[in-house]
Amino acid sequence: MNIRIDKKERNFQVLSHIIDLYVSTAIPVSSKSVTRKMDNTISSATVRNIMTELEDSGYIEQPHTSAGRIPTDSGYRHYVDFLKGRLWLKKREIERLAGEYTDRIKSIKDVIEKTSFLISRELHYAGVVMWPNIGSLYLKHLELVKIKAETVLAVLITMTNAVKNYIVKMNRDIGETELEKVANFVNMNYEGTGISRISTCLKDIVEAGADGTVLRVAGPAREIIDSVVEMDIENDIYCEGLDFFTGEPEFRDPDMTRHMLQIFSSRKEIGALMQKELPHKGVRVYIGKENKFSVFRECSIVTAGYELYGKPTGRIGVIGPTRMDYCNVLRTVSYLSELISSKLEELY
Amino acid sequence: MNIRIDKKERNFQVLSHIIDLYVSTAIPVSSKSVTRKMDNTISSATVRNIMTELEDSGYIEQPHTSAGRIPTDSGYRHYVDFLKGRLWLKKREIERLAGEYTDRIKSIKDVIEKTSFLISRELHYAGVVMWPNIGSLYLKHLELVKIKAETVLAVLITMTNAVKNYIVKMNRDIGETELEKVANFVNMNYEGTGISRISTCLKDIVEAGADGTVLRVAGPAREIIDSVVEMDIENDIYCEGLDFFTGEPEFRDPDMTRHMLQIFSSRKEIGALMQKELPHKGVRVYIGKENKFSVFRECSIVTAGYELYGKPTGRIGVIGPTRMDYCNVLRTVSYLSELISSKLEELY
DNA sequence: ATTTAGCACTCTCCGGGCCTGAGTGCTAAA
DNA sequence: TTTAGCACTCAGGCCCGGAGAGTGCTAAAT
Repeated sequence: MNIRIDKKERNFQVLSHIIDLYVSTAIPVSSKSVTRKMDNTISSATVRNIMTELEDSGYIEQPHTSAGRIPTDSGYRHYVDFLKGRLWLKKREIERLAGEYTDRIKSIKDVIEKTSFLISRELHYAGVVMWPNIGSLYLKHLELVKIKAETVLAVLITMTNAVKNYIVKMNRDIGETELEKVANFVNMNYEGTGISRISTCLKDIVEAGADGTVLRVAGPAREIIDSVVEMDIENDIYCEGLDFFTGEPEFRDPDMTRHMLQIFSSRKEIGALMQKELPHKGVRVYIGKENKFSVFRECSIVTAGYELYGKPTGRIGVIGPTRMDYCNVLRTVSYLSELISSKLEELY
Repeated sequence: MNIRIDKKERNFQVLSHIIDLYVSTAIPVSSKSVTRKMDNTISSATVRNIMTELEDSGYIEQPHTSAGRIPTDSGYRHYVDFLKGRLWLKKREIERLAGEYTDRIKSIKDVIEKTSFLISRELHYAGVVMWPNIGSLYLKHLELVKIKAETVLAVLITMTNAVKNYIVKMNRDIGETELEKVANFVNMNYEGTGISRISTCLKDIVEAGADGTVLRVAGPAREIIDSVVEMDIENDIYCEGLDFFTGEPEFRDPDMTRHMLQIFSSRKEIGALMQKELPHKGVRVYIGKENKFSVFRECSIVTAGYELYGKPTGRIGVIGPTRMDYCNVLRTVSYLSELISSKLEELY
């Protein structure tokens, strides 16, 4: 008699194998191929029995009678939930990935681009990276330039040397010398402070009704900083790797392809999704119909947050078909998100 | 007897009809459908005779015996060359397109984005727009900020209110006060001057060996301006409208699709092409194999230059399948390029 | 010299029928 | 509880044959 294994455990094992096989071949998985994968420690008939159980539980389904089984969304979900606990990367992998960043990564932009590139290269799906939220960045220097009446160009340099500029419409005309005072005021008092922090500080000052001279600079300063934060919610999203799709069998289906292209051109939805996820720390997975946005109903999204000074500031992610190598994706995305955090920290 | 028409002219007429029909249906064109299109003023047999002539000339071909004819690259070329002379848009169309720009188009960026959007919406192909070359823009204001030793942030505001920033590595460390002098020097002397012009002026000054005080500011100024011009050759390219492709029948073919995606992700090639075309004024068309870059061998590119202050500064264009509605595309692109010129002029 | 009608020929595009192979479900035995 | 065996199902490949669309050619008409 064989060593006794928990029935649940073995059922799950079979499910994993089905998913593995289906992910790599895109062909419905037969009972026989599972037994082969298990080194014939179990007969195909037994696998078939297990399969009917898995089917009853809704984890797998048959595209048609007398075909193999394919995982359902909830099958993947089951698998992913199990996986989430035990994610680790081989040391060599870690070193390899970390090594990719050494070269000439000097700015946030470089990190973003590199990461997006790595995601798509390593995983062969579309890589998506969200810029750090301006609010959670720390100010190094503010420069104000008058462009024309009531219009000011604000150039922010963050501690991470990212340069961002915004054209701000003021509600009154401000002279150049006054503008300089405003910039000086901010630079003197708030160098190294988080930008959303600056916003609340200025609010306090203005509302506390400080004396005239301070108010004359704090008022416009607040106006500018708040506009900047406001404008930045058009969260820059960086996408790459659409062409990798071409390899996948899903690509044979024109409808699917069309779908994927639509997804890619709807950055707004991607941005919104990422934004909503921002507070959640770890890796998060949306599989097929779990997605609220209907565009994503036919694909899966894996995202992970990265941090700066210990605060969640952005996310990276992967968009691909539901038939996705979750194991690899979860591992890589999870690791890259940590890596990006440390690289950003390092840059400062 | 019919009114006698020049034989050449009528052959061309048939070619046009073949192209028209093929463009709209993507089905090989039969002799009968041509007669129908000509209101039966000519019999199908005659058309067939003409067709063999056209085939001998290499303008059309048969995908297989006993199928209709489809235009070849050189067939399209012939047609396009003829078309080029007589491009005009209906007044109503012109007004409609011009009207699209009225709203809140305030910056170059807005114009670029709007145009790209219009191209893809009007023509249902991918729209591509190249940013104005920094060299051909006119300086309104230069701001210099020291970031760290030997590293300066240069913010350029152009007469068109475009803001561009560049991080410039200097070959020696320059103090903040000195930097301010440099910026002042440039702003005093060159406000309203073309940036490439500034570059040559500074070169003259430095090489003429001016006296010490001038040289101390002109030297770094030159270094900065030149770096900026240098950096800008990564010509920003704006693309939009990939998803419109999904409608086209070419999309059924996975190979074709893959191809199109590759094209889209190879912005570098698109940029290079546009850059090379920059000096040429009017509309230019590349059809299929005429394209040097092998990626584009299966599609057509139509570009037209736009101007600023009478000088060619950028290009707009369309990328689509060789089976493209050239008549419409040429008209629209040509008109939009004029429109973009005048809008930019207006903005200043 | 052109144009047209007529006819034979070619080739693609279905749809149906047949067969094969893979895979399952069920049952009875181990 | 597992397994072997067997009957059943169904997609996919293949061949065939007819229909339809289109051409090329030739001979007659203009």
